[in-house]
Amino acid sequence: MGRKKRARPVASRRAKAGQEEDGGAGEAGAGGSKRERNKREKRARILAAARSLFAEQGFDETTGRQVCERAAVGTGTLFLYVRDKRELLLWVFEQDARRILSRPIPTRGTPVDRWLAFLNPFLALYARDTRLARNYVRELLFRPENPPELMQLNQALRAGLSEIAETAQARGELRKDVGPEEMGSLVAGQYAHLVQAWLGSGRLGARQVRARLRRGLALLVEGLEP
Amino acid sequence: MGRKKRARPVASRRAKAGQEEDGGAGEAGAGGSKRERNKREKRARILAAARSLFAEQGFDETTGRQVCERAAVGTGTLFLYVRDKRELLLWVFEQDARRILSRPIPTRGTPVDRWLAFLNPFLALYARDTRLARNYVRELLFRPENPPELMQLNQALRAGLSEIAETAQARGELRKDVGPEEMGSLVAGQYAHLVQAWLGSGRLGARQVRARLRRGLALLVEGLEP
DNA sequence: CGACGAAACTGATCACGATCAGTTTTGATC
DNA sequence: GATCAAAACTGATCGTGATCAGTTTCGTCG
Repeated sequence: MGRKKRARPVASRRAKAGQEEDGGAGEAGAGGSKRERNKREKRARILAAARSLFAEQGFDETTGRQVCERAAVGTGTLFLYVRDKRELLLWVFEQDARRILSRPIPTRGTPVDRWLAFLNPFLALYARDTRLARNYVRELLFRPENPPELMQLNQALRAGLSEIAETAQARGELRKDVGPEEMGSLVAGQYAHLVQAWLGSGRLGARQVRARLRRGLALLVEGLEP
Repeated sequence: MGRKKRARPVASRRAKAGQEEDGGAGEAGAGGSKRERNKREKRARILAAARSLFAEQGFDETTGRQVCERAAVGTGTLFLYVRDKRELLLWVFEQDARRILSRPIPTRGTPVDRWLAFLNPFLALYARDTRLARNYVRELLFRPENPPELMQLNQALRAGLSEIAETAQARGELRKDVGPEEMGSLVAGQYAHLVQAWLGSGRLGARQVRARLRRGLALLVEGLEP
């Protein structure tokens, strides 16, 4: 029962309310001290090693020791940077997800069009390696103990969907007596469900997911009443 | 890459189209040969041992060896009955899920009422031990390689939701130009999404899930258009 | 610069899930 | 009953993820 929180390399003293230094892919932060630089480099090496190995062999087939070897760090070091192996996968995908979320929110077409345009890059990302994406989505959705930066990805996705709903309400395209967050939540529900049917149980293909998502959102807007 | 399918104890020669022998909780099947009886008993012991240990200690904290000891079987035997430890948890919940699914489908009230009445027992089951339920839902939803009996649970749930939709269409409560399966799928989407928000990320409580489910389904029926 | 404390790092080590060669049980055949 | 093959079982063993006591690196202060 007694938790033993091991002290990990400090998560960057500054970075209070502001950006996380980056925004692109390249982990380009230019923090000062040698310690911080070393840590960033090591972290970057670990993530790069993990990314390539996961792509080459898959997640389950890649051992932590392999990652450490390719990243040129000791076997114990890995777990100073991630709580466990699964978190490593989450960090790898997090880089991609952030890049997607930094794009501008679509403004053209019907609300359904915009929701789809917003969600499409994620579907494309998952399609690149569905096996890996399955592990990612599973861990992302079912781990309360994930670091906040990771949980925030979900939140950001929902925020984007809500924002689209809000704009649509302002334009008179959607009813105004329902909160945009609630609408966003309904959309997120359909999206998550279809992604799960695709990646999780392999019941659907990527093509079907897109089609069903469009159809489902259209029905959501129209309603099921006669 | 090369899979090595180990031959597990045969899954019961007869039992073709019919019942799975049971229906209640007690694994009461009266199959003939001593072999079959032994296997059933052993399987029942393993499941009972796992169930009690999971309840006492949680899933991660329970070791396979503990289960074997309490079930009075050798450590290797466990994996003749389940592919891995996670599957063990799935089988434990499967017993409960089957019992729930064997109930009659609700027929009273609005379609939303009926969908809720149908889904409520599952929410109650999850509420009994949310930590365990999280593991269960996660594995159930994100493992294509699960045995068919387990994957079928999902399907049965969706079938129930569809049946409710179909009845409602016949009564003129829902539009008839949308397939009942599609409606069921939309409902399942909302349900799954809320369960995930509850068990997965701990974002919601059980109470909120019920409320939001009702609200979400109502909106689904009404539509989001002005 | 030298010395010191703290942070970061390391690989030996542990516990666990899973496997497998070897053993026991079962039921069919004579 | 005796004999045999197939099915089921077993615990020793293996590879893995994760941990920890011991070591190195870094920044600071006299």
